[in-house]
Parts: sequence; C-alpha cells; structure tokens
Amino acid sequence: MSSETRKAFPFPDFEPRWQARWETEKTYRAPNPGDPEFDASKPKFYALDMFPYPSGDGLHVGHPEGYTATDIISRARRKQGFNVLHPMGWDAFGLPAEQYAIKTGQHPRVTTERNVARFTGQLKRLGFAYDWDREVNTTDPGYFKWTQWIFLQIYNSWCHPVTGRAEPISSYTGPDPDSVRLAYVAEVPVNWCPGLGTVLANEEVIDGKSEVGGFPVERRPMKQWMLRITAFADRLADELEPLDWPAGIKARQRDWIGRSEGAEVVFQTGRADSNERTPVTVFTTRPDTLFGATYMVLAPEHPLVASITTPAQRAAVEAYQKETSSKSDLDRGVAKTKSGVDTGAIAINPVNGEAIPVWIADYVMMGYGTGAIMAVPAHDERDSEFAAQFGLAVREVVVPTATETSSGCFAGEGVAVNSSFLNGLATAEAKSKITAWLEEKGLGQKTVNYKLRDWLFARQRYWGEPFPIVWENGKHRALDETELPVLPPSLDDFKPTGTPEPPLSKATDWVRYSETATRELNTMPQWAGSCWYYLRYCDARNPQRFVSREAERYWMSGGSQRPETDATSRGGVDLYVGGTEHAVLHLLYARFWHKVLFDLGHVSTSEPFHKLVNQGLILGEDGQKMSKSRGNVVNPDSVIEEFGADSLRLFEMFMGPLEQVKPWSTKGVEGVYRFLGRVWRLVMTENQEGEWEPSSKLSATAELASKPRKVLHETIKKVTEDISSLSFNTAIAQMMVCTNELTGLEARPVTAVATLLHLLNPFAPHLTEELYERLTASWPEAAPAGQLALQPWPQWDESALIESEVEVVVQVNGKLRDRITMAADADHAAHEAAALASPKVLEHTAGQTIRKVIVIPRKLVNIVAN
RNA sequence: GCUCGGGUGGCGGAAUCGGUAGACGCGCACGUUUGAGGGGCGUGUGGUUAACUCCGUGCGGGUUCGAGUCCCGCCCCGAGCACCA
Repeated sequence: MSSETRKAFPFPDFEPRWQARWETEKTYRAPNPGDPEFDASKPKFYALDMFPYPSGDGLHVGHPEGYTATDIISRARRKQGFNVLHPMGWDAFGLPAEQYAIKTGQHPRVTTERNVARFTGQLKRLGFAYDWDREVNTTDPGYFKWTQWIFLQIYNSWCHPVTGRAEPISSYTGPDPDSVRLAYVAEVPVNWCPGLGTVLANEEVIDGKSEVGGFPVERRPMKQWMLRITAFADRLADELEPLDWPAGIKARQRDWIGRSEGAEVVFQTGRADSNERTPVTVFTTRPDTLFGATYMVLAPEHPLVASITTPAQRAAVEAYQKETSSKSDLDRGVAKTKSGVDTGAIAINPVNGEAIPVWIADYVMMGYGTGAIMAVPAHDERDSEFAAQFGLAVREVVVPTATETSSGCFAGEGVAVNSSFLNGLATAEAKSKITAWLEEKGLGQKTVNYKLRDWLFARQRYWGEPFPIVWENGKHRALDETELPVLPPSLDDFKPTGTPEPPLSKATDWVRYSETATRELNTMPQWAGSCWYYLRYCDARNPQRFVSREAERYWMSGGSQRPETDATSRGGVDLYVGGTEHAVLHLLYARFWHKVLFDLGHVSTSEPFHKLVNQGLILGEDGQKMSKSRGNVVNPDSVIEEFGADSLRLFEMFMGPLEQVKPWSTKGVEGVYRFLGRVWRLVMTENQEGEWEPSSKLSATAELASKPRKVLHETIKKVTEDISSLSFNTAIAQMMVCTNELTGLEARPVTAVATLLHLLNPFAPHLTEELYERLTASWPEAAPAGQLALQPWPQWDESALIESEVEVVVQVNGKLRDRITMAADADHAAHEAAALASPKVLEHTAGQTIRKVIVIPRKLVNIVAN
C-alpha cells in the first residue's frame, strides 16, 4: 500500500470498516421508553436536521454542514449521559420527482427509491450517528397514513372563538359545521400555474412566477381545500416570543403573519345627485386621522365599484379595471407612479358628514383589509403621493410633538388638530377615543387585520398524499380512520391534464368510491409530510398511532432534566438545524399543525421546536453561489474520496461560524486533513516496512508536566463549552493547539492522548475510534476497551488551569510598554511596585508626574502620567 | 424605503460583563529531511522603520486611565420584505 495514492493516514481502509460496524451493531440506536435497554434516569436530547428532498443530483456540500453540526452535538451529548434522538428521513413527495417522471416516463416511486438509496449511501459515508431504525419517508403508506389521519383531525375540528383553541367539531352548535371546520372548501381566487398544471400557495409564488420552474402564474377563482391557519394567527405570532430562534426568523414570521390593529369605519356612499346610499367599510390603522380623510379609494376589483360609479365616469372606470386586471401583481407593485380613476361617487365621512370623492386605484388591494381605504394624504405617504398626482385636498389633523421635525407628509404619532373632539389628544388616546365613539354610534369597530391568508392546501398533482375525503350529493365527507391509508391509484399516465382537473381523475375506477360517492381528486401539498415528521421520528414504526403518548412525552417534553437550556425551555425539539429558506413556510405550517394537535390533546407541547439554528450557505471557491452553470459545485463524494469523511466533516465545521455564509476552500480541506494526519501520527508511526504501528513515544507511565496538563484541561473545557454553543470552529482550533502541544512531548502519556481522542470523537468519529482501538490493544488499563462513542466525556480539572505565575501587561497612558511576570496571587501593591520598577516604564515616564495607576490583578497595570 | 445580519492581515476567521488585536488554519518566505518531486518537521509572517518608534479592527465624532468591543452621526456589503392602509 505504498503506491503513489498513499494517504497520510489509512482512512480508505478504516472509514468503511467503522461505518459497517456501527450499522451491524446499531451503535447509535436510541431506545424508547418501554424498550428493555431504555434508561429512564438519563435526560433526553433531541437534535433534528431538516430532512432533505432526495433530488436526483445527490447530496451537495451544503447538506453535511448542518448535519455535521447536529451530529457533533448529538455524539457529545450521548457521551455526556443523555438519551439522544438523532434521526434522518426523506421529504420525498413533491414536484421535481413528478416533473422528472413526466419527462422520462418512469414512475415517481421508482426514481424516488433510487434517489433515497443514493442519499442514504452518501450520508452513511459521512459517518453520521443517525438511528436508521427511525428513518421515515413521507411517501411510505405507513407514514402518509398518519399524514391523512392528522388531516382528518384538522377537518374534524374548529377553532372555538372564545378560547381560540382547536376543538372537535362536535362542540360546534351552529347550523353549518362545514362553515367553521379548520379544513374547508372555498371558491377563492388562486394562483393557477398552467406551466405546472397546478395551483400554488401564495408562498410558492415569487414575483408572479412559480417558485419551482419559474412559470407564469395567473389568478383565477377555483374551488379549493383551505386550512384555517388564520384562526391561529395571534398564537403563531405571540408564542414565537419565548422560542430560542434567530431574531431574523422570528421577525420574518411576524411579518408574514402581519398582524395590524386598527378600526373598521363605515362610510355611506352613493351618487351626489341621489339620496340612495350604500355602506362601504374601510380598514385603517389610524382612526385618529378620520377628520383628515379627504377622499376614499376602493380596490379596482371591489364589488361595489360598478353600482356606485356615475354614468359619466363609467367608461373610464371600466377601462381602468380592465387595465389593472391584466397586470400581474408584480407590475402592480413596481409601478413608479400612482394611477387611479374617479368613480364620480361620493362617500360621507361618518364623523363630520362631509362628502368626499370615491376613487379606484390599484394601490389598494382587494386581498387585504376590506379592499377599501379612507385616504388621509396629510399623514400617509401613499395617499399623499396619490393626492399630489390628482390634485386632491390635503388636511392636516396631526402635528408632531416638539422634538420631531415634520417635512412633507407626517406619518408618525403626534397630537390631534382640526379634529373636533379629538383636538389636543396624543395619537394613542385619539385612537381609542374615536374607536369608542364609532362603536357607540354603530359606525365602526376596533379590528385586527392580518396579512396571513388561509393556507391553500390542495394541489392538482399525482405525487402527493390523496385526501381521505369523498364527495356525495355535492358535499364532502371524511372517510373513517379505518380506511386509511388512502393509496394513490396506480397510474401509467400521471401527466397534468392541462386543465384544472387533477391527474387522479384519469383513474376512473379509483375515483368511483361507491354508487353515490366519488373520491376527492386533489392531493396535499409537499408541506404536509414535513409538518409532523419530527413527531414520527419519536416512534417511527408505530402501527397504532402517529406517535405513542409515552414516546412523544419523553422526546418532546423534556424526559427528566434538560441540559443547560433549562431556564427558557418550553419543550419540543432541543435543536433544529436547517436553512433559512424554510423561515416562513415549513416552520409556520409545522407550528400550526402542532398547535392543532396540542389543542386536541395529541401532543404535550404547544411549540414543536425549542431552539432553531440556520446554517449559512456554503459558496463556491470563487465566492459565488454554487451552481452547475457556474461550474463551481463541490461534490462531497470526491472530497471524501481524496481526504476522507472526517476531513470533510471537520473542514465544514472549521470554515467559520455555523450560521455564517462562507466560501469553500480546497486548501482549507487540506489543512484539516493535515491536522488529522498529525493526530494520527501522535499515536502511530511508520515502521521500516512502511506499516503503521503505535508510536514508541507513547507511554502509560509518563506524567503530564504542568504546562501540557494545563493545555489539555483548557482544551477539555473549551471543547465542552464550544460544542454547547455550537462554536465548532474554535473548538477545533483548540484541539489543534492541544495536538501540537502533545506532539512536542518526548513521552506522550496514553491517558492524555486518549482524552484528546474523546474530545475529537464527535468531530472525526472514524479516525478517533480507529486510534482508540489501537491504544486499547496496547494499553488496556490507560484506555479501557469499548467504542469511544459509548464512553463518558472527559471532565476538566479546574486546578490544572491555575498557573503559579502570570504575565502581566504594563501600559503607560494606555500604550503597551512592557510585560512583567507576577506571582498568581500577587496583590495590588505588588503589581504597582513591579510595574513602576520596569525600566521601560521609567523611560516612558521620565520627567512626568505619575497621576494614577490602574491595576487589574493578573492582567494589566496602566500608569497614567503627564 | 423598511427589517435582520455583517465590515478585523494577502485569504477563512479569533478576541466583545471595555483591559496584550490578529488565536487556529490557509497562503507566502527561509531552513531541514529526501536521489528528486511530493510529503514531513522547524522558524518567521498586520503596515512602517536600520533600529527606537509610529500607525493600525469601514468613515467621522464622543465617553473612558484604556474602545474592535459602549454612545451619537454616516458609508459600504449581504439576505429578506416591499404600495398591507
């Protein structure tokens, strides 16, 4: 094996060997409560990766970044005495598989299985300590049976208006249960994408194009399944607060929910030449500016436009409506200048009886609020711009308080003026006074509005979960639990029909459920399976329930004690690592489902993910985003081939902070590879035959001198703490320091080397197990037999960290002038005396008066002189 | 425009209850080992200077004995949102 391909250490030999051993021995199997091996005295730790969509491209180097992070902390926690749940699975339904199937004619199940096999092989080659017995696959009937079951829970529930919680539909006493279900059918304007042959959620439409494929998307009304996520809007926003999530992700979720408090105000509208009046309700967050409303604007699609428009304006109004309807939301959004048309109608301001003109304009959206606004150009920038453009009146009704400066349109808070009974009130008081006044007169009320819309839950696809729903006499009805799972029909032709009719309609036998009933033809969106997979991992093979109560309670709500996160812990997954691309969609949907399940008593926590961390994108070596077209994609397989899995793992953690965006560097991989080579040679040496044997410098009897002992214990401390704070890059740096220190010793104590291997084990599991096994073979007393992964984590000795002498910095006027050595227990006076005696200090203070001496014992002395 | 990140050597990054700026790694240079290459090992490496010095954490102020770190005002880069009334 001394060929030119010879490696610095024989990883091509030992990496597969250890991987095979872990697999056959099930080293990382996590027993559940009730299992014989389960130890209830241990605390639990649940580390979750966002499971991948098994694409045809295989793993890229971005995947192992987050996976390695969770793997390291999982391995460390296991050694620290936790029961660790660290699973992996496949989010395998979805458009790409189906698109590929349509293109190649292969059934998506076939390509999915092939892709899963490829991903699995790649993940195993990276040495992740997953409990593969808990692997889940969203396309597995044993899995989606429960996705359908959860849908039934949602379907059979409603949100009680008083408690704000999901309850069984049986507690609803009103006339029409179908009108309040959390899953309901509605005729709504949807994002129909002809290119994909399906409707899409708002979230899946980016700038008027489909997120997948970039096809144009048009609005059209269709009958669709919706989930009533808006009923949970407040809880989804409020309960973010205690979660240990990045502030940016919380902000994005809050923005997406878009809660805004204000009031609805009713204006009577009609023609100036007639007494006929129609009420129009507007929404405003600034009811205190009601006296400043100088015109009203309706969205062009507003249903009352046609009836109130005067004959003289009709042609212009209709032309404008036509123009806006042909514009995409994107065009509407980027328009540089405001546009609009006067309807000729008037609205009566309920607060002062004033008649103001009613316009239509595309800066008012039908989809938000009531689709109508009162325009206050003095205090709203959009209204101000519009008024300026069309010469509409402006009336100031709020003046800034003295400290604020007003320039042009003042949209801030201040004091009300020109507002009758509101005059002199601060904005907040004016708001509540006018709102109370409106409510008293029946002219309006306090209202909360959300940007969040109900979740469009149906897709016209083949490769997704069928709904457990049939239609009979024009009404939908849930199938019984015993009929689950509802399997998709086997179809040879799963192409979109080209019309909104889903491809499942082609399976005529399947569609016919009974003499009188037919099956729902839509399938669920890809998000469905990922809404609850973290629960299935707790009890992945349970045929009776989606997760057993015991397993759920143990893994999701704390088990016994918890690690250092106690104070803020509310239960749930202890650490969830994934990319920011799921900041709103997946994380919001999963939280919604979890809350429904919580309200119905199926799970024990109200939030699923206690701590969330986003790993940063890995860029190509050129600093650009990796992409095939740029040719800068790094393939993990070839990195493993050349440097080994441990090097890849270590490098991805050494590149920089986990959350940060950072560029790939082949030289950097070589660097950590060299480091692992040094660790290897710390233990092993090459004999004359070119074979590796334990180094003669190793010694079971040698004592560690105080300096290397200090370094070793500093390393234990830093690595332990850095793993908890996910600061893997600095942990690795410290292990490099320690390795260099131990390498420099003439006699290397086996216990010290073993300690280093323990610390490095979560990062480089193959190399460390291999070396440790060799240590065990020669020095069983110093290195007790057994896998490192299953042995306890080292403890540091505080006393080893204390030095008898310390170096103290001496500054004159804040500038570094000298360094002196002091006894560790030297007092203030001793520091001062020693510093003042320094020749360098004397030199720099010559001819000056010493004003002050600042002493930080063991650190620094600063002499102030002039 | 708004929100969230972030600006530190040639490069990735350390160090923020204010206290030695640049840990660790890459690169580079020199030395050593080797028949040579590769690899290994060792030393050095912010700028400036012969040296002493002086200057250095995006820019400008401020607080302090002392500021990468705190405060005020800007600039630049990245990500997200974007007429949400």
